Amino acid sequence: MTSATPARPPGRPRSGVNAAVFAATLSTVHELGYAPATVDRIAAAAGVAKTTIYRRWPSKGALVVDCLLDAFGPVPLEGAGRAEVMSSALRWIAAKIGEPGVGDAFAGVFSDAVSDPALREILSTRLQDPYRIALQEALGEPEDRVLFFIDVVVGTLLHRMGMTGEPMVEADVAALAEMVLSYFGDDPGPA
Amino acid sequence: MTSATPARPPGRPRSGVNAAVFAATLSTVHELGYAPATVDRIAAAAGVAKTTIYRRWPSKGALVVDCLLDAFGPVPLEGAGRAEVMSSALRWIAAKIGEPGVGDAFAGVFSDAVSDPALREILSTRLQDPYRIALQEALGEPEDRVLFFIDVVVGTLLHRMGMTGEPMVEADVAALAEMVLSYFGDDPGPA
DNA sequence: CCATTTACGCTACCGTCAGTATCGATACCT
DNA sequence: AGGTATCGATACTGACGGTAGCGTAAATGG
Repeated sequence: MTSATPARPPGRPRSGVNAAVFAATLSTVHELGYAPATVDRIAAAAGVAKTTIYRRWPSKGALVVDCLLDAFGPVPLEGAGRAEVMSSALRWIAAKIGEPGVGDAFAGVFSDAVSDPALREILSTRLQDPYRIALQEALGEPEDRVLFFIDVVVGTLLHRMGMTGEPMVEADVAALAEMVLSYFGDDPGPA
Repeated sequence: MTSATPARPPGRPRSGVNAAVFAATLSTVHELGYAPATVDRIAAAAGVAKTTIYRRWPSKGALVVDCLLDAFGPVPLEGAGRAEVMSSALRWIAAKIGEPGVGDAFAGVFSDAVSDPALREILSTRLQDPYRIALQEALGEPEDRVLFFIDVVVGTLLHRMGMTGEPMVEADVAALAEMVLSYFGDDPGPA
């Protein structure tokens, strides 16, 4: 088997600009917000033609969601009991959202998803699947209850960031996690 | 003193279409979301020329925020202790956001405020003042802590509505209020 | 070397929407 | 009547998301 690379398709291969486009998207949305981060600006920041972006992503929303998924990465689901899994996942999500570029970009995209049905569709199909449903299965809770508590954390973080324009302070994140976990029933356990 | 009416200014008086414009704005934003609710559509639904809207409000964002303030009304701050004031205010806000047209429109506007700095400015100056600061003074808590708990309720409600497209079920609203109040320290007290 | 295939940059373009300008008509006052 | 300010209608500008077409660059196989 010499086909380690699965039979490269003919024609000119794509240049490796995906990383540059992602970086430009993240920083632009981070600095300007979702709406003012126009595709022209992102393309210029990435040193890429606008048409190239639309050849790889069908819309601005799809580009930004892909960029966030790339920056966010998979949520680790570790721990013995429900409370432990919940605790580590919540704290991981909170920490990730608190990172300089990621959180602000996330806030802008979540925001636009509320008023834009098309982007809402992209988000619910591409974001709910990997994270929310994985959490739901790992926790073994009824769907509504799990989604509700995840929303408490994510929604509060993003809303607060949107209103103040800055990430929440660490004390508030810790208080929020503690509040949710105490209501969740079990104690977080060690480590 | 015959000047009960304070010396009406000369010229043709404004027609009383503000109520019709507010109603059209609320229903249009409720049905379509913030972005698809164009000013042309709102004007058509209100039976008013688009130029008339721009003579009374400087921007679409100002119109929608004014419309929401009108629909939302002042938050009642009643009760003896901090916990009682907090409890009644939280439940009142949650109930108001749960109303059919108001909550969905609020979600759309809050959402856009995250990505649109101009609308964020309108919201933070016109919405924070009457509600958040009033609550803060009534509660006598440090600003960050009060704002944080309000954000827990409002942010979670709006985020959940944005992700699912529907208002939260009553059980979740009650659980959220209970969770916040239990963390807040005091017990809510009777009534 | 050459033909083929695909990706890229560039420019021009379309549709939509926020917001502005203008003009004639209308409603109130003195 | 004359003055003043609002209203509706139409037309317009500018920005943005997204598309089309063209010439060119990079890879393949013969």
